[in-house]
Amino acid sequence: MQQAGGEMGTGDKENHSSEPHSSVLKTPLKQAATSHSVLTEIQPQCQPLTTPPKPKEMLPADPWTPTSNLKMLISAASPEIRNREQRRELSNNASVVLQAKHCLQEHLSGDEYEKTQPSRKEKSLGLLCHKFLARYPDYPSTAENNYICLDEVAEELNVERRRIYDILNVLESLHMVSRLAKNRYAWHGRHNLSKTLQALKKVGEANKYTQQIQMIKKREYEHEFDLDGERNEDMARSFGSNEHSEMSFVELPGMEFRAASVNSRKDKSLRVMSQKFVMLFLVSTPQIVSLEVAAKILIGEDQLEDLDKSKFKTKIRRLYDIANVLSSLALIKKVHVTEERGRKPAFKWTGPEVLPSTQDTKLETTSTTCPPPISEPIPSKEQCSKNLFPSRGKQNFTRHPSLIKLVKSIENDRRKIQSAPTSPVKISASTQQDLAAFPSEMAQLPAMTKHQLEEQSKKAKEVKMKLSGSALECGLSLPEVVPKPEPPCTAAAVQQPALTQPLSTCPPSHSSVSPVILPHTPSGVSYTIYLHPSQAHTVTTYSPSFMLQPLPGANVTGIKSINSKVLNKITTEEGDNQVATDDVTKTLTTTERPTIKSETASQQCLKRSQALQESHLIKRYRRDEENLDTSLGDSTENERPPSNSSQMTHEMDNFHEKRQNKTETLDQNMASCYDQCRREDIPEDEDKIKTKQDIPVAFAIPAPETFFPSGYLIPLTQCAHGNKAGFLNKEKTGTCSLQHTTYSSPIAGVIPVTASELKAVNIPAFHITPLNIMLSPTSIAAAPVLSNSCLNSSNTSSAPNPSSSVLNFTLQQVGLIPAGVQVPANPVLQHMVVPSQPENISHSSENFQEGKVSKTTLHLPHGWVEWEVYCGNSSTAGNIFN
DNA sequence: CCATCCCGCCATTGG
DNA sequence: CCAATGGCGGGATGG
Repeated sequence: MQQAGGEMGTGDKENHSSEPHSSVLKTPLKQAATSHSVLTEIQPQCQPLTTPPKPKEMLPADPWTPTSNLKMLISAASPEIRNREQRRELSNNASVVLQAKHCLQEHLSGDEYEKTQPSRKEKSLGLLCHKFLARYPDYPSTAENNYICLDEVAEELNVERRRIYDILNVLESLHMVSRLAKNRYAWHGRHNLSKTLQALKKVGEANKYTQQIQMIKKREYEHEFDLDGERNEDMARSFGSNEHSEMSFVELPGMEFRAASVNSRKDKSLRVMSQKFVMLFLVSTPQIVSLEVAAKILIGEDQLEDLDKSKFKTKIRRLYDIANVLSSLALIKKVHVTEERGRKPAFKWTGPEVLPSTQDTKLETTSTTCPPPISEPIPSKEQCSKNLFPSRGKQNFTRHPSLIKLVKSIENDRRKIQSAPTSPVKISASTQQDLAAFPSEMAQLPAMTKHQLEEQSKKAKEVKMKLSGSALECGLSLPEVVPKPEPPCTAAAVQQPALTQPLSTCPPSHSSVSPVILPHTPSGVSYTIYLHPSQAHTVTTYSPSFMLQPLPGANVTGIKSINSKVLNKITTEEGDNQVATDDVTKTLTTTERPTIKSETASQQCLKRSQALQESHLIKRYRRDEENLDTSLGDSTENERPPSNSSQMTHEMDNFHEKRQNKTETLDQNMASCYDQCRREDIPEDEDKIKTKQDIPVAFAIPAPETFFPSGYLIPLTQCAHGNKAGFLNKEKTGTCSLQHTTYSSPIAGVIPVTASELKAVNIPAFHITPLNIMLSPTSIAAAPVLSNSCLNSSNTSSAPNPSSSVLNFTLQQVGLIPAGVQVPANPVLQHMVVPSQPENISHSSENFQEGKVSKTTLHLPHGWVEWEVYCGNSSTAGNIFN
């Protein structure tokens, strides 16, 4: 697949018309429409009135297949072309187009034989969606005409309009498009995505989806019997707002209804269903949602569950439709969860991490039902801006005093920045320019490309996890570092009450994260950490046993030993073993590269380093590493919601996006803030304080052994954030400093980390303490062993693990383990380094609960490290260590 | 057989 | 009233 895209360019859709082939008509050509299609995109409007030609009488054999590929390519390319040429005139395009045509024709002739009959797959919604997305840039500039003319699209893509509606409906649910009028939609791309997701998450939390999911699962387990009264209790769920049932469509402030029409419709399914579906991902911890559960929740929401079979079936069907679109957007990917009963289809969120919803954010969830704020006579741009930078005015949270300064500076920056209008639709010219400025063309890369990349990266692998689950809770938190500007990281968990449940939520105190500081790592790596149960003990005061396992492809299945109840085992199978293997291989390869090409790596390092320095951050980090730690974490916590530490990052991103120019200034500010934070660190929250107390000294000092590293580091399979994230990062990075060539690694968003790089950065050690986890090379080394043993003992079916050699290699490469150390074979899957937010080191932690998986992300100046920790218990572990 | 999900009938809406 | 939308579920398809 890869395609040609780049070169060919192409353009447009026009081909259709040109394509001759008798035999192949592409389809119904509807009448003439094609002729001017080329410019279509350019033209702001589509023919308004027209009715679509629907007659679809296609030739019986419509061979659009041969062409289809080409078309796709072309379509994919078109956006890119646009970017390149950006303002170029049409003339150029025309030429390009022509070329493209030629290419196509050639292909056709050549390939004629090829393949494809219209097999069902080729008509799949997912594919169609890709084609559709390929036509528009992810981040359209205002300048472009981002109008979508339904008729044209349908025609060009050769599909019935009905299908287009399916796509548009889900895109609409994400606010990636909005309906303007009859046959017209406006394309917003991903500009609103983060806001939308935030809003959805919020609503999802409000709906207590988390709890609902748990109930459903619980029930399942207890299957047969069932009706416990509990359910009712739980069900009690939302009071307040949504209760009546459904909240309907969630809107964003900036984009309410453009065309009166849109709103009116009481949307029934797709749109709303899509939003709800997304919410489920956003609120659930492993971010994996099975179709079954989703369907039940979506159905049951209103009505008590009547397990209507047909209804259920229909729901599932719809969910597949939605899932296909979401998959095309790279927001989710299909996986399977294996439970005792067998494996069930499920989807895993691979989209951007949800920012913690900022409270202030004014996203409003407008529900049809309860139209609270209908005041929305369309927010002015200003409002939008506010929304974007909610914190601006006053903050609701309590901030740690030390942070105040930071905040101020940040706010100042924001103000400066604010001038740029946020509203998606209208971006001020200035903004645009800025954007243009960046190196990033990336922003506008054609969706296709991204997807492709993603897929590649996806090949990566799968994860298996088993969770053991008893109700124990472990409070484990990772250290956080907070660098910059906003201390968004809140203590994990602290904030959302909604989620809390009797059972497992970790007590805040536990949850609180201890701040650990990480110096900067050049690149981020995702790892999964397996903790040995025994160690876990050590680690967690509370939980007796806790095991962390990552599961990726490795077949960690074995963990049964872990105690008790395995509530479920989730297997992600993207590819299956093979894939896993491949992944490993890839990983290895990737890893190797650096080694091999030391030069390159070095260079990269340098670049990165330079970049950092430029930002000034680096210096600070290094110097103070030690200190850091502590304080930062705290500060971080204050502000935002628990779930992500990433918030900060995100904000930063926004920042950057908004104003790249000022980067330097910003950085400086940040840096200063950062310093302050460090110095001041005094914990404010009680919880936090407690935490600290509990955990004495520990973090500040890097004493590896002390803290037991029972962990096992495993690279995560795939970064949660799909390639898109990568791209974003790129953009950002580019903006801030230099563009890192590195990023262009073959696999989107994945960068191998080399030991040298790490060293250069001075990677801090991580230790795991009851409250925080820090990793140190030393500890890590030890850890693997442990986990391994653990696995073995328990091991079940586990397939052959990726070779230990691979693992060792990988870890060593990364510098996580000393050369001499051997890590037993086990699950290592892949390690990915995702380039990311240039600056901060923010880190988020989440609570660990037994039987649950928590993801922790540590944001470093040039990337982030992500772990997934699974708690379970096991017995074996003890001896291993040492 | 079964997980997916294409296809398109036909009810609703909007204009 | 007619076209645009979009719910919905039969039944095809690939594994």
